[in-house]
Amino acid sequence: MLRKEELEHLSRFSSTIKLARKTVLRADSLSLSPVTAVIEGTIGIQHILDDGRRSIAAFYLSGDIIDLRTPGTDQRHDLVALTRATICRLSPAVLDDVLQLNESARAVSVDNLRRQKCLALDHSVDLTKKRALEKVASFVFECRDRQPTVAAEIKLPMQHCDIADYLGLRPETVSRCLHELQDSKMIEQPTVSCITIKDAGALRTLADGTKHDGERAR
Amino acid sequence: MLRKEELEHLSRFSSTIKLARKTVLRADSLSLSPVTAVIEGTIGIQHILDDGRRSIAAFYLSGDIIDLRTPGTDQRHDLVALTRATICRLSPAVLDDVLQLNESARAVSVDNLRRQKCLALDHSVDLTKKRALEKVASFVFECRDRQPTVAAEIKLPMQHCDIADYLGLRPETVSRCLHELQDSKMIEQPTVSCITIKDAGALRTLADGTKHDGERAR
DNA sequence: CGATTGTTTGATCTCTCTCAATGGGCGTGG
DNA sequence: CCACGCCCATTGAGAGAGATCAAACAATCG
Repeated sequence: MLRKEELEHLSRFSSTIKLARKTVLRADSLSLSPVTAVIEGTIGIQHILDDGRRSIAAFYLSGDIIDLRTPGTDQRHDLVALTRATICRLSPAVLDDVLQLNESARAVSVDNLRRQKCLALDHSVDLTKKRALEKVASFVFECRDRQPTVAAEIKLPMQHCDIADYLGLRPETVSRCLHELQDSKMIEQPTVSCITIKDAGALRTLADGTKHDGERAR
Repeated sequence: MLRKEELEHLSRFSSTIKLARKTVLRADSLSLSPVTAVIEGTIGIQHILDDGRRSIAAFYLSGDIIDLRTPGTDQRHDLVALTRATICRLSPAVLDDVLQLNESARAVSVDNLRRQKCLALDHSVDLTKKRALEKVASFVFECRDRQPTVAAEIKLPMQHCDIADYLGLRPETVSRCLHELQDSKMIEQPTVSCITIKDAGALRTLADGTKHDGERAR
């Protein structure tokens, strides 16, 4: 996680690209330049199964560094723009030089890796044992905690069909769950891409996987 | 990923512990000593939801280094022994000193983080969009590729109930899927904890998510 | 060798997917 | 700036994969 000035500095040694939504950078083209900084927008790591099913394994926001170097194995994931996005392809060699010299930048870089690994593990927990409604509740918190500013309004960083592919659900289910959260007064949804948390306690409890039979006529 | 000699060297500055299966090292106790080397056996990262559902987000085998430092957030995951295991709690300070001096060890350490992040992403793909049978097929390959020696016999590094918590399934489903793979001649299962791949091509195709309606009386 | 833990099998239930059709919002081009 | 068209969100009805529950069986450990 670098600050904007640092990103801009690095970008001098690299190529900054604007991407339209749904633009895909395929895995094979990434092996040459596996390090990408997100300047603006949302970038997803996607994987297409042989029969077309799409999975979004992770997403990255403004300021994140995506390091796709995979020691020992082939890169199997694509990058995809989930919104209009601006990215910066970094030369791994140049980056490594910078990190070699700058100890604090190196620490930041390693922390960045640790943080992303931690996010991936948290996400795995959401995926393994949570029900659809719990997944969506958890996703709302992830968006809140990862958006740059602390605000009551949460701007969803991607569309419902992308959320579905990220949570292992279908777009219809995501829509139904968001409406259910709204019906039970936990959130409000002024527009499709904007959410306000109304009852953070109840939403947290739900996201953390507490049984709440009590609420369902039992 | 360090070699056994290196592990043993590091262990002089640390405490080596033998764990019985199901021993849990709770998240709060890990914040002081968040770096653990697996000497022998299988260690899982587990998370228990408020109502008792258990998720295993990742597992680590002999030689793996588990770095649970989570910059910025609290550690929320426990470690659990999925088999009888021997681990080595490393002092993060000592480890960082070693890495500060030894550039190649540092590279190994960063590669280790990248590799684990990559494994976590792959696992997310398995969890989001694959059906139970595909998940189990994929798991068989993961076990094959991660076990220390290349052998026809794959020793499952954990029990069915742990596999279930890792794949987001139930033990009954894992059992049924393994039998289905056996019925369709893709694997053989001499004992509960041992598997032989009989038709790697078909198993790979299945794991990668190709529709195979053709095989099902269509 | 007995008790506990884990695996297997079968029957039923339920949550989510699937399919299809409608409606709305956003971006594009005029 | 407005209108059109396309993509996305929504809604409903139905089907299916996996969960759940229960009970028998096997394996492991002390």
